[in-house]
Amino acid sequence: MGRSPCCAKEGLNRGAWTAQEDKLLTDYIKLHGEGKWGNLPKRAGLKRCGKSCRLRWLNYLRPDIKRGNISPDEEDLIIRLHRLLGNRWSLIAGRLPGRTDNEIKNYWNTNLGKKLLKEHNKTLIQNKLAFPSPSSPPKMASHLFLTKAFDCSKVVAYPHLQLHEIERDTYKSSVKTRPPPASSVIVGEAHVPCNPDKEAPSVAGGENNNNNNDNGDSKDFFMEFAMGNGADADGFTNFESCEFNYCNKSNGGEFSTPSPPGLLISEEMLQDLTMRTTDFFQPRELSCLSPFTSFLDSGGVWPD
DNA sequence: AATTCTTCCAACCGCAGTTGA
DNA sequence: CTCAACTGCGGTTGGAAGAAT
Repeated sequence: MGRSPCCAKEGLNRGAWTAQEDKLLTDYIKLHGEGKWGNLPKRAGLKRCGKSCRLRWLNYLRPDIKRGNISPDEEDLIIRLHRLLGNRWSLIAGRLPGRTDNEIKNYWNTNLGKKLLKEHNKTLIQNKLAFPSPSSPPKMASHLFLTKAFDCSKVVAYPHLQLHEIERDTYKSSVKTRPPPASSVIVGEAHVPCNPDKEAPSVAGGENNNNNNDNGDSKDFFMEFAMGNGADADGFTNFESCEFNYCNKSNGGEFSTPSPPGLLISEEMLQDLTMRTTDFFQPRELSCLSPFTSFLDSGGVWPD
């Protein structure tokens, strides 16, 4: 295969599992339970590496695995969860009882990805027909959506349909300047390009004393999402307790005190995030986010 | 019928986080 | 504190099966 085998030990079986191997593994786990994958093969009498055993069990042999085609309801849920979570297959699988992350990943790559791409292209063509020769792209409201994330979700601001993913290293270095509150956990981040022609946002707790714009993004700011300790592992249930802070790169990455204060994600937004089926969240409908979106739409000036 | 191409998915790999000695 | 082993995850691969030529 052109790769070094995951288990370099000689004499280990690789490739498709036989019925005999499946039985050995199933019988062993029924007796002793899951876990301790490292020495399970030896104790179970299998010539496999532990990783292979774990994968076989979790993706195929587990008794609670649901067989058969993905139903339309499941497909719809996968699409919506993927919009929220990105390629966090294990999290998505966690919301689909009996389905494995591998199965959902495969289904996405072989079916949904292509399907959605097709629909997206169709929409583009339709838009082009509706607006044949725009002199300039229409200014659009800012949009928020969630993709891959730390623990819960990575949040990317999406003004003017341009995706600007934050560079993790940059973000981390900025976070170092101000550790998160002890009672909170950073669960997301955003990178928002401001309109360079307008004044940079006025950040509470610091001045915008640097208007140099070597690469055109010095007015960007980062947004920190802090979540209370009671957050679920998947980060959904307590979304309403999210708190937004932000910092300004031109201010050396210092985080401000929350401004506007108390910007929270409401239960309605949580509902919206989990139910929405359109491409983007419409922030105008998210009253709790209107200060932030107004800020984006104004090009970097917080409303009074 | 034979060959080639495409699709699908089980299995593998490498990486990162966690744990424990 | 260090380091190795373990665990879990997402990306990728390769071969079987089906479709097309």
